[in-house]
Formats: sequence, structure tokens, C-alpha cells
Amino acid sequence: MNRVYTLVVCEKPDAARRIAHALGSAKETKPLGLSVFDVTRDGSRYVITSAIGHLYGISDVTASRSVYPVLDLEWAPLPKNARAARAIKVISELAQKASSFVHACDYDQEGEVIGHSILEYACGGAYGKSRRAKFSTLTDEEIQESFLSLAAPSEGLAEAGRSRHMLDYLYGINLSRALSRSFKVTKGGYHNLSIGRVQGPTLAFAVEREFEIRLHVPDPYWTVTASLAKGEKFSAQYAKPRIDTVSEASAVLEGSSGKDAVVANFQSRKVVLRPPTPFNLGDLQREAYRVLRVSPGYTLAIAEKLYLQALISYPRTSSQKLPPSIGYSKIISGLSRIGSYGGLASMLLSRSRLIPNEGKMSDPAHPAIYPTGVPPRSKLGGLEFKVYDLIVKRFLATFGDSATTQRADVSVDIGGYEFVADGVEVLYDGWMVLYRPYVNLERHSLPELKKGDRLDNLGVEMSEKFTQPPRRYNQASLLAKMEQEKIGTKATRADIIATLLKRNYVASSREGIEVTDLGLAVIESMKEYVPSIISTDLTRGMEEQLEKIELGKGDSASAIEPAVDRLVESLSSFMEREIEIGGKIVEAAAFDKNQAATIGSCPVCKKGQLRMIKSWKTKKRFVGCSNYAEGGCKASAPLPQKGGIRPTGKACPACSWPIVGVVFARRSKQWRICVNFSCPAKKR
DNA sequence: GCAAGGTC
Repeated sequence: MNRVYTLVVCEKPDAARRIAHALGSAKETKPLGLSVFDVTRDGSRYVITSAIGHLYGISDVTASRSVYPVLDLEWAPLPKNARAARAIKVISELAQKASSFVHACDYDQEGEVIGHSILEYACGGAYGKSRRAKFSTLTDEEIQESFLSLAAPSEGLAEAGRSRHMLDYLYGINLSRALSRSFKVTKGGYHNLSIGRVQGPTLAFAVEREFEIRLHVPDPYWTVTASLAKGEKFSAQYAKPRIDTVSEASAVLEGSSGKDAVVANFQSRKVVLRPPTPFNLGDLQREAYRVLRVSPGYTLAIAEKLYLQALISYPRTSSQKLPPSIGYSKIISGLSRIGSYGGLASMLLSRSRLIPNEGKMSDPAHPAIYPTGVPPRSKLGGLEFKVYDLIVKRFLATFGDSATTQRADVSVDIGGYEFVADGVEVLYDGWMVLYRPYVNLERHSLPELKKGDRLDNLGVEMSEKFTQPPRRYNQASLLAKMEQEKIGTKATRADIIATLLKRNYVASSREGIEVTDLGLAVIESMKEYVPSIISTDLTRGMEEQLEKIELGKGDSASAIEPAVDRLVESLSSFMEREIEIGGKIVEAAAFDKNQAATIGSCPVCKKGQLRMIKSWKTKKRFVGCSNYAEGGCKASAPLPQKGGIRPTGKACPACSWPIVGVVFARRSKQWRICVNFSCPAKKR
């Protein structure tokens, strides 16, 4: 056997496996549990192994977590990560006998950094002499092609990526420590507070919406609706959709009730609906939330799994474009042999030309998400299949014909008042056939009408309504906002939202995402001392700098040094007033805790509030009175130990103890129980 | 028990 080999470093074990299989028949060994593949192709021997994501990161050389500012940073193996440490050991040993190196991590900024660290620190500074494999999908063809056109590594990209790590660490760690320290010097003890370049603006988006909602004053208005028929029934709205006064609405109602209804105008026109654009990750996450109610984070996890099985292309992409080089007809004929896609695929395969309806967004390293056409090796699980099906049908639909709908508008005169209605009907399905059952089009029909037609007036009604505050963000719409503002990466936006929830800066309720008092207090303190951290400007400025570095027009130091100067200045003014800031944060956290735990007023002492308490001893939760201390009220009651407890604000009619809701799963039915253990209404 | 970014 050839003793000389090229060491191929991939980003993750599954990528190493796919690359090895694409290059030939590989022999696998597992030193320290890490897969290593040995394969010979065209007379060259390759030893292929992988990282497990980042193996190195920035580490703090100071020991204590309550010290800031931290400014001396260095790259080091990730601490407390035994798997990463084992991978470094294996790669270092393989590197010693390697004659050359291939950097085969994902082709993007972060992938460049992952490979750079490994080649520099575990392979004796081999980054500069390594060669880069560039692929955007893990299909055999793309991998083989990438090995035929190995290029020099992108040093600018690596430096830009390393600078990004530095800046985020400097801002994030120092400001998070400043917040936590302000809490500690005020109240003592540690409270885990954090802020960063992405958390800051994301929380600020939710705060802005929170204010809009809290400051909204509902304005009454009235609507008048008529039930009409000509063979087919339909309803029509008074032409002024918002009537400001009850007297005006009553006049319309009186003037139109029981009066002749005559078509004053009828128009219909054709509307062309273009096919949907290919999915980028955000589009997929939003659509999966809309049609499957799957959270953005979970959708990404499923897509990642499908990618590693080579069923779809790289999912962490912002592109909405599908270049012809991916081989449209080959993919579609592949799909025609999978499951029930044969019929849909053959509709497209019979065409002379295939042209996808591309969107505007692009990505430097990857095309939009598309199915590879490779059949699944084993049956896909329920949700996995649903997400795969969504991706396949979206891909097919982008090649479909434009659909045509008929849009009709009618205006009806009823006793001198104008009422309007519209109808939407599909004349030609086009791409919609390919995208069922995910098409989002509301059809409602109108009967065949023409000017002068007399209609049956089946009754007119008026109703009072109130203007509504803007809707709360949910996880999908907040993610969409982050995407729109270009904050975070496609791969981490869902995680950032999870962190805000974990910190209790926001809470997720049935209505959506609500900002807590703690979240408000954190934003207020940052607004005063480091306003840039809650604004998207910080990211914008950083991106500009990084792009220069990537293109070789700037260096890391010139981006980092001025940022450190500004940060140090802000931190010192923050520290000067940390007791005052801490006071507000402590108060807000206490308020939230109290708010969350309060179940209702105490029927025994009639002074205190009943709260949910977790026993130190038994770790079980129960209800106790806030008036318990120093010989106060002893009222208490057990609680179910499983499920979410929701205050209802209602009292039991039989015993006047509070009624709570118990939920066992998201969106499941809420069970309402009286918390009083000896409530007379309970049959025991 | 601190960021944001990878991956498991």
C-alpha cells in the first residue's frame, strides 16, 4: 500500500463518510471513536477524517468570571469538550505522517475558520500549504469534481472569520459580565445575565413591539354586513370598512335593511400568480411553521439530518437561486423514482425547457435548498418525511407554470348605500398542482353577476369592533424579522431566540412572545451605556470591516482595536453606576419571579397572595401564601407535579380558592382545577 | 453560570 497520503479534514463525521464513499471504496477505522477513512483513488491515497464542528475557540486567559474587561484573548482547544479533545489528538497524529492536506470543511466563513484552526494548530501550521475542496452539496459528483479542482485556501476569509469571533467575544463576554456583576454588587449571588451583538437587537425588536402593544388604545368602530344571494349566497361589506360612529352605522343599517339590492357594478379580471421561489433556510423555517407548526429550531435540525443523508442540499443557505449546474432534469428524474413523486415529476420532465422562478437573495457559497433526487436509504420518520415532502414539492413547484386566477369585484346598491364583495377563483392551477397541499390561496366564489341584477337581501347586520394592537411576534415571525434585519446567521437565529427565553428576557405565551420586566431593564441599561449593542448598526459596521479583510483590503487589528477602545470607555461608565443599574435589574427580576409564581389571592388570610413554590427539601412544587413568614398564613395546597401551571385569575365558586389551568403539552387542552385540596365541590 | 458560531 502507498505509505504517502493526503490528509483530508472535513467539518463533521458524516461529511467525512460521504466524501470517503464518493472517492472510492473506503476502509474505516475508529481511533478514539473518531471515524477515519482510508481510500485510494487514481493512484493517490487519501486519509479522510473530520472535526466535530469547531474544535478550537477563543478562550479567556483570566481565571475569574466576575472580572472585566477581558481583553487578552487567544485561540485554544475548546475547554470541557472531551470529544473535541479526542478529535484533536487523532488528527494531530494523522498529520504527522501526511504529505499534503486538503481542507474539506463546509465552504463558508465558519467552515474556513474550523479548517484553519485544525490545520494551523493540530497539523503544524499546514493551513497555508493546504488545498481547498469546494462543494455545496455532498453528492458524489460534486465531491469528485471538487477534488479535481482543488484550490488555494482563502486566507482573507479565515482572517475575517477569526475577527468576527474576537469581536463577538469582546462585546458579549464583557457586557454580559458587566450585567451580572451589577446584579451581584446590588443583591449578592449570581444571576445569569447576557447580551451580545445578536441577542441585543433581537430583544430590542421584541421590546419595540411590546411598547406598541402596551401603548395601544383600542378604538371602537362599526361594520355593516349584508347577506345577499343570487342562486348562491354571499356576504357583502358596507363600502366603508371602518365606520367611526354608531349613529352612522345605524343609519346604514336602517337604510339598507329590507331594501332592494341591485348590482351597481361588476368587474372581473385575470390575475397571474408566479410560481414560488426556491427555499433558503429562513423561507423553509417560515413555511414549515406555517404549514406544519414546527418551530424554526426544529426545522433546522431536521433539514440538517436530511442533508447528512444526502437527500437535500446544504440547508444553511440564504440563496433563493438554483443554478442550472445542479442538473434540474437529473434531480427530477431521480425524484420520479421516489415515493409518490412520479406523477408530478413526469409533468415537468415532458417539457422542453426547465426554468426555476428564482428569488432575489443569493449566497456566496451555496444554492437554494433542493432535493438531490437520491432515494432515502430507509423510511423517513413522520416529521422528517413532512419536511422532506415540503422541500421536494417546493422545488418542483418553482419549475411550474404561472397559475391564473379570476378575481371578481362587485358593488351592490342597497337602499342608496354601497356594499362590496369580491371573489377569487382558480382558472389554471399551474404550479399549484405541484405544491399541494401547501398552497396558500384563499378561494371564495361569487355567483355569476352583471350590472342591474337584482339580488335577494337576506338581512343586514351591524357589529361593533375595536382596533387591535399589532400582533406579538411568534418564534417564526421574530426569526423573519432577524432575517430581514440581517442579524445572526441562518444557522443560529433560532438558538438566539431560545437564549432570550432561557434568560427570562422574554416569555412565550399563547399570544406570542412577551417581554418581561427583566428584558426591559436590560434593554434600558444598554440603551444608556452601550446603545450600539441593541442596534443592528454594530453588525452592519462589523460586516463592512470583515468584507474588507476577506478581500485583503484590511487587517484584523484595524477592525478590532478601535472597537476595543470604544467598548472600554462604555464599560467604565457602566461600572461607575453599576449599583444604580443593578438596583433596577434586581427589582425587575424580582417582579417577574413574583408575577410568574402568583396564582391568585389567598382565601384564608385574605391578605396574602397564593404562589407556586418549589420545596427545597422535596423539590416538589406546591401552593403557599405570601403571608407565610413569621407566624403568618399557613394556607397551602399540593399541585400536580407534571405539566405547566397557568394562573386563570378565576376563583372557585364553591370555596373561593384560585382555579389554575394545567397544560401537559404545547397546544394541548388546558385542564382547569381548583387548587384547594379539600374543596367541597370535589368528590373524593 | 458570560457571545456567536459550528456540530452531536
